[in-house]
Amino acid sequence: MEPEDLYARVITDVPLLSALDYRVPPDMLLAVGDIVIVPVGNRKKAGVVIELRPWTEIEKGRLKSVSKVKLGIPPLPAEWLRLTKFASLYYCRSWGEVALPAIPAFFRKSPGVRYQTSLEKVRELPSASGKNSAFPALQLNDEQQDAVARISSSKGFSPFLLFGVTGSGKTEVYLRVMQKVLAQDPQNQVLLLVPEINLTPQLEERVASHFPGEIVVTLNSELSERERARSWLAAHEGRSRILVGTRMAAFASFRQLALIVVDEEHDLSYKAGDGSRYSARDLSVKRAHDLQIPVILGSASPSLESWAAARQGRYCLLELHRRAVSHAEPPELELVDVRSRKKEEILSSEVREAMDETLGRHEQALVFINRRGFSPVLMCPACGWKSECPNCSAFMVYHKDSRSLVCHHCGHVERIPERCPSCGAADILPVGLGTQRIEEEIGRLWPNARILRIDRDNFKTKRATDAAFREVHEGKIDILIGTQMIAKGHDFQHVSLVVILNIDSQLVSTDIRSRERAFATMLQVSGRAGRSGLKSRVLVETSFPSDVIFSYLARQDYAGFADFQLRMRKRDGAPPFVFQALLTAEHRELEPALETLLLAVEKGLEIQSRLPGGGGVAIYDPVPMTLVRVANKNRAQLLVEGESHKNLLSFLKEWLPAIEPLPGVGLSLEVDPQRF
DNA sequence: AGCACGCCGACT
DNA sequence: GTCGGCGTGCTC
Repeated sequence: MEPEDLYARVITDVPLLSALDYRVPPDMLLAVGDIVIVPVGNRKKAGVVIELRPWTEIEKGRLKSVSKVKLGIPPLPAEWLRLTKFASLYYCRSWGEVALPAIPAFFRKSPGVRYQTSLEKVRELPSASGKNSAFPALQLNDEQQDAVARISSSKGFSPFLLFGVTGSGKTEVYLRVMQKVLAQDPQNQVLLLVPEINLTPQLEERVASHFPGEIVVTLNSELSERERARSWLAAHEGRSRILVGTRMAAFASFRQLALIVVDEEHDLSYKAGDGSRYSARDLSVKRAHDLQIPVILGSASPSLESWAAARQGRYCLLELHRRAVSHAEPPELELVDVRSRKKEEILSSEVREAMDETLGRHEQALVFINRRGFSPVLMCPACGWKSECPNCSAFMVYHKDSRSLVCHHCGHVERIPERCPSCGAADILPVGLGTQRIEEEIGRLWPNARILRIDRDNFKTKRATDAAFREVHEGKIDILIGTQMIAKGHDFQHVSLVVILNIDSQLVSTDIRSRERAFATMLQVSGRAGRSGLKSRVLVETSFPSDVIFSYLARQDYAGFADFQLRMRKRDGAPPFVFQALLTAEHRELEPALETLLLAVEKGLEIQSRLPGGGGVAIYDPVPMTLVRVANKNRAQLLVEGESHKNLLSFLKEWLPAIEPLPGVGLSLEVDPQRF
């Protein structure tokens, strides 16, 4: 072997494979962290150099050479490599599968002749706005000041759970801490993570105007490829000191990251999406630990994972009890028992009266119902036919405005049948309530009110949604009806009545987290009212008015509720007291999927029998998923639990490669599943 | 994931 | 006789 010979270990987004070795051409200057183009099979792929060494275990005949290196940009820092490697180990994915999608497509393309010129374009940035804040600097109350002081005086890794009721001014705390961190060192950078971008439309603008001297860049899925490359590079090169982004930004590269803020840390969108399901929140904590910097997790309804960490003293709990606008009163909760409601009534009389009263005072009302469409199912009263989806084990939802039946799981659309497809009867009836039906009923009851419905069917883009919300803020709307989309981010100044419909299904679910989410949702939705000192009411229609969840809700007592739920989780041996992984198998038929999981259990037991104490893991029975068939795939699941994360991971490491799926069965593993 | 190689049904 | 179905297997 020639002493000058150099080999590069390169990760690519090919699953299963770890790093591949390549010859480094003698005239090529390479560094660890460089983005390269390498031949894989008979095509070229982008990769990242993770190691350079003078030897290889691969026989020379099979070795190929690195084709190209992305010139003109600094290599990815070691810290970024550690973060992506950690994520790959934790979530049981290949390193490259985690790392490469985190690099914007622009930097993964093979550099052509125009590369240098387009790179210069990508480097162009709008200069700092220089404009003075549109939001006048607010006077912080003592709680806020204390929080800012505690965080900014922390040293090294310091995780903070900023627990503040809606309207208590968490954002102001973030901004002040960011300000201090940025002032400490001209190189310092800050990462601010937000849930889905359309849910926090005001934050981005607020950050930009709070830091008129800074170049604030954003990373989210709505940006064009060019914009994404621009923001990413600006943070990577340290030219921008503030990055505001969604979960994808958790893997952004920084020159000197000095603070991470995770707003609405409980939000499920931090762990969601496509193939590689990682928790942007958990990874942020890990990253802060690695970098020895502070991390702020902010929420009015923290995840029980973070809450437990705070209670155990692993996170420092900072509470903001008071609403920042001092005259803002917490709303009054009223439960409407719908068990005795007449069948033909769509809205209860209590809700109708409250609405009359609100409209009479020329104040706004908000109606929350977390279900799109007109009715969740269409039914034939004569023969019992229901609008089942041909591809899924679910009902198609009746959408009246498009005169169609839509499956919310696979997207299948059908026209409304004129008569019952089964018995030919003429009258098919909608059963249950959706946003459209509520809109129709409200339009019928208050024909003169200005009504706006906001859900995903109505408003598909951020731009249109923002415009719609502006109408509400400007007081051009009397009654706002909507789903999740209206629950977050907006402080409606003139809303004095909030109506919550159809929450019961979430209260009786077998998934414990469903109740917790229901509580957080109700708290969040109630928080939309009473922002400007109007005396406000929250009405919840339910069949379970004596459920303990409502007594916590009435007191707006999230802490009490969380402590209670945590005790339940401890009693039940549920997370965060155990660590879970969920193996899902899918196939056209259910049997091969279940059979594959049964075989997997056998393998698992075999592995366990060789380990002391069974390796500290428990393997549960494979079960068909509640929604067993989606898009003509039948799904089954298998839960594995570990006493510690270490136990779980070392078991998975041995178990996963041993599993042999039956022909045609697709397998996927999710670590720390949040939904079942 | 792609993209090849590899063995069995309906077509110019 | 072939064109092509997608079942398994490899990628330095």
